[in-house]
Amino acid sequence: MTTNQSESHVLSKSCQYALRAVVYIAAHSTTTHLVGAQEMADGLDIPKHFLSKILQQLTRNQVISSTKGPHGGFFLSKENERITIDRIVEIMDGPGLFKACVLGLPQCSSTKPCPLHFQAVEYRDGLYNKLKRLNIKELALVVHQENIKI
Amino acid sequence: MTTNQSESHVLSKSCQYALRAVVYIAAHSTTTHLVGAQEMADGLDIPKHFLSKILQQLTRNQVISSTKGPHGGFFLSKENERITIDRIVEIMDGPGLFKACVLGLPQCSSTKPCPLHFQAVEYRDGLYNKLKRLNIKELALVVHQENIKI
DNA sequence: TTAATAAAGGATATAAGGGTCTTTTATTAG
DNA sequence: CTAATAAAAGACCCTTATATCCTTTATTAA
Repeated sequence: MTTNQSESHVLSKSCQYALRAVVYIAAHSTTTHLVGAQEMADGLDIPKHFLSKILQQLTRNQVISSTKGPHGGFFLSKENERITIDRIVEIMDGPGLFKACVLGLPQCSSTKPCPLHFQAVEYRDGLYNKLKRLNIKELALVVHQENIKI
Repeated sequence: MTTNQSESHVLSKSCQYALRAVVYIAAHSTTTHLVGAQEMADGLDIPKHFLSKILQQLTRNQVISSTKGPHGGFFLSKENERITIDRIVEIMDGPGLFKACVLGLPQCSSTKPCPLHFQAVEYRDGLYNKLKRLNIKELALVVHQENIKI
């Protein structure tokens, strides 16, 4: 078989990194120790400079918090912890992912469905609704309780 | 909000084009009229040369059939019509799409799940199973009966 | 056999995502 | 105040997906 090897994906790499980073911060930051970009890059095996860009973006969008200087780093405020996962996906991959047609048809909708519309919508909305109801704190808690590797 | 505007997707553009093209061929080719690349490019509003590449790939993989020369073009053999949609996705986007972890973690599985594993799997496997059971002929029939725009 | 047609194939160009490097700004300890 | 630290910011590069162009091969009609 001849393939493209294009390896399509649901979430971009930036988004995958962002989600893992947020969970990492939740798991490793304490009042006495903020998590640094270097530490995170090592712990998650993500290129440091690329991760930094993503962390900047999350900070600008107030998904995570940061302080500069010695002993500086990233942490989660109470407000941050209540941010839901779909928001992170939206920031990293845009608002279209859970709304756009699988076949890329702009006019596709439930009244004018594309050939795969209902198949796709059923499962897409299912995932989306779960991400909308799951916030960072809850996600981090699950990861901790189930001892899940990130 | 500052976003990437990366507009992530489930299926690559090549794959979206491929699926639409296959349905187009099913709908428009007859024993007396084969569908040409130009006609398809116009009808589907896809760049002709890019579409040609995709059609070549589908032909090589025996998803569609073609003949050269005057009155040549693309059509579906009986064997082609029985090809299932997941096969087209596999050819265009590789075999990883419906198997890889949402967060890109290689070690993620049901026994060692990532934070989003079960949420994602439900979505992904559901769609995948439908695509595995839906062949080209059936898809084209639905499109025709429901008068769906492609 | 020749001209016309249309797919196949190869090479190349463009845009976006992914990744790296350097400089600037803010903070803290001494 | 100064030196050290670490995030913020901007410029840049590489790879891949997307898109285009040009040549070759196969087929048909005249």
